[in-house]
Amino acid sequence: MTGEAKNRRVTAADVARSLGISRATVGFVLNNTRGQTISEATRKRVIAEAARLGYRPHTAAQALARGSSRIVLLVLPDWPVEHSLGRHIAEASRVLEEAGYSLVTYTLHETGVTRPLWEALDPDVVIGMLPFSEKDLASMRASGITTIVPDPQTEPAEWQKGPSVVAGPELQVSHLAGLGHSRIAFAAPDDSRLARIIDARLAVARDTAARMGLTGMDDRRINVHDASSRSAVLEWSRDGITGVVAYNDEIAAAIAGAALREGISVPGQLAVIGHDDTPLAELFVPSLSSIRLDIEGLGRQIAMTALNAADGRGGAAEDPPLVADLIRREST
Amino acid sequence: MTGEAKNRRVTAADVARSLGISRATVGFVLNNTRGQTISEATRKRVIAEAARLGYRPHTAAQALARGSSRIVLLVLPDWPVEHSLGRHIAEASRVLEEAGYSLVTYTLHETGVTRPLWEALDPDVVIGMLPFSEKDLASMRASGITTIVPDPQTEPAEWQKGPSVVAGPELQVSHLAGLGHSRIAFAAPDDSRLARIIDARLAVARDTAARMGLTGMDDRRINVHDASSRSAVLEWSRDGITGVVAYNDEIAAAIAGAALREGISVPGQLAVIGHDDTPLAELFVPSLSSIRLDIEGLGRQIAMTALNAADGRGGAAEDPPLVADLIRREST
DNA sequence: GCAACCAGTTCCCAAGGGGGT
DNA sequence: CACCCCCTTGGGAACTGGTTG
Repeated sequence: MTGEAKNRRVTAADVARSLGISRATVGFVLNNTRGQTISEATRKRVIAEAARLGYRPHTAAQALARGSSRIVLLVLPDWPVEHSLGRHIAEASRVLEEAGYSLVTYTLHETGVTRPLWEALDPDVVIGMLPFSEKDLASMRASGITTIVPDPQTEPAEWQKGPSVVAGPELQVSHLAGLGHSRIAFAAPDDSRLARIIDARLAVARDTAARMGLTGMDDRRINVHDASSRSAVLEWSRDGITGVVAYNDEIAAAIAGAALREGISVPGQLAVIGHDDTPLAELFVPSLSSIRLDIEGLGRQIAMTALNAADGRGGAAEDPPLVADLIRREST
Repeated sequence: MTGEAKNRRVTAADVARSLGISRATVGFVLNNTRGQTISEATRKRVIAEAARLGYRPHTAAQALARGSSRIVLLVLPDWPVEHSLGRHIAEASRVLEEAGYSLVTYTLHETGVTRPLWEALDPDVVIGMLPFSEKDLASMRASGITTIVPDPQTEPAEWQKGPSVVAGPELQVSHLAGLGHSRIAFAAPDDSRLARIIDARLAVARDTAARMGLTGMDDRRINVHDASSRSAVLEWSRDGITGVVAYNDEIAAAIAGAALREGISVPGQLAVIGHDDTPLAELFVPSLSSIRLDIEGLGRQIAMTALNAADGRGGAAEDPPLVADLIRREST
């Protein structure tokens, strides 16, 4: 038994040999190389033969030769991401793929004991939902990654004006104000990793409240595992606060639950609104009003931003009006 | 201005040139190549110079030359994964990294409009939490991926006996039975993607119930968006069922919520236990008893399995006793 | 340490056919 | 009618950065 099948992978050279043409030509056809014209007949033969042999380009070889991996790395924050971020990522994948890129997602863990994925993947673009830390930026640069979004060059305060930050708090506050609540409090998780985004949202909430003629807004950090929500509702009750804007549904549930346990009715004595529209909001009793973001739109936007950063395609990065919807339920 | 800095990445050749030695030697040192002895002095110089120049191996080039990407692709199911799967993945990353592999996670979307990531990444191993569909297997084979876990060769029924499937339902049923509930029902989501795992868990629950001398177990599919939980609790109440084992915390919350809205007390008239110990379980009022799996352990196990599949390392794939804990709260 | 290799990509050039002068 | 030029088509070979006999 000498002629053992090596079962090697099919290469472009195999396709070329089988057709009696050159590797280069195979490459030209399969890549639609601009500046090279190939007769329609040859083109057809190449495509057919490649399919027949089951040819798959070797991605590592491609990456080496062209000097780019065609990978976009989406870095997700370590903290509980907005629910249904999944769809949003699916949509981003779809758009990127049409442009020849692959989207890989990666959750950055605070502990940082593992080597970040950008070192192992050599992505063309690293894109995050929040500005990166100096440490991460240094690590990326050391790995030769030049395209980073959000761009560390620009003012890091920029993203704070993005609709994904702004739209929610605006809706939350104006909803409560519209219902007649004149004394409103803001509640967020007691998590330092979230500090920046909490501050940004709080600022928007304050701003909106001021525009609607409300007075100062109490601001609390809640730990869902201890008694902080209990003391918060007791003090609010004492101080005449009747509406609470929560950073997310989890905090909203903690507040509403603490109120119920203290005999404060929801929404009668205290109205609560969450953010993200997670299953928790729908299932809690009473069900929680919340904010639902247009995640498909967000996904498309991420993809466009990445394409733009990678090669200037993707059109003008026009911020499409990100739609956030108020989902009204029993808690307000 | 002729000597413009090209700002090219630092290659092993640069390190070699700068030291007046050959590229090969640099490779030997940096890879600790066995069967090649390098003097300690040279070794030190190479390492120092590589660090000084900021040398990073080009992963695509490595992958091409050695014929393997050192990437393990963990495919996550499309359905809501157990909460805090994150930790579990972090632990798996850590273990794999020590062995020189990178872990990339990937959520496989049902719609399947996007090209699966294994085609773009050429991972050495693809590992899933559930057996793969024939279609996915075919696509992997076409991409040249030979190492797949769970091994499609073996009986696909195998994983159903794994502790991650078995431990939860056992604890749930025995807990309720231990509290004196003699008529128990099982509630799961109405989601066809989950059918296999639901059936597996249900079988375990039935088995456990029988062993504890309980009679038949009603089995329901719940859609959290409609009235199915309402009709379920009404019928259970009528039929004298006093305990419910839920597939996850979300279903448990839907059941408990429906009961409350119908004036059925929890746990007084109906006890409910969830699974996964998500924030929902802690925050719901009344708080929900649940099952917490040892996710770090699960992560380590995944990593070991992958290493074993990749190169036979990782030790015997001894199933470490996966610990599942009962978290008792107000709902039981 | 030299040199062959991994599997593509791409620059540059050669051959050949067609049309214009 | 002969000649020349240009454009289309496709090939040769260097190159990407490491690994290994």
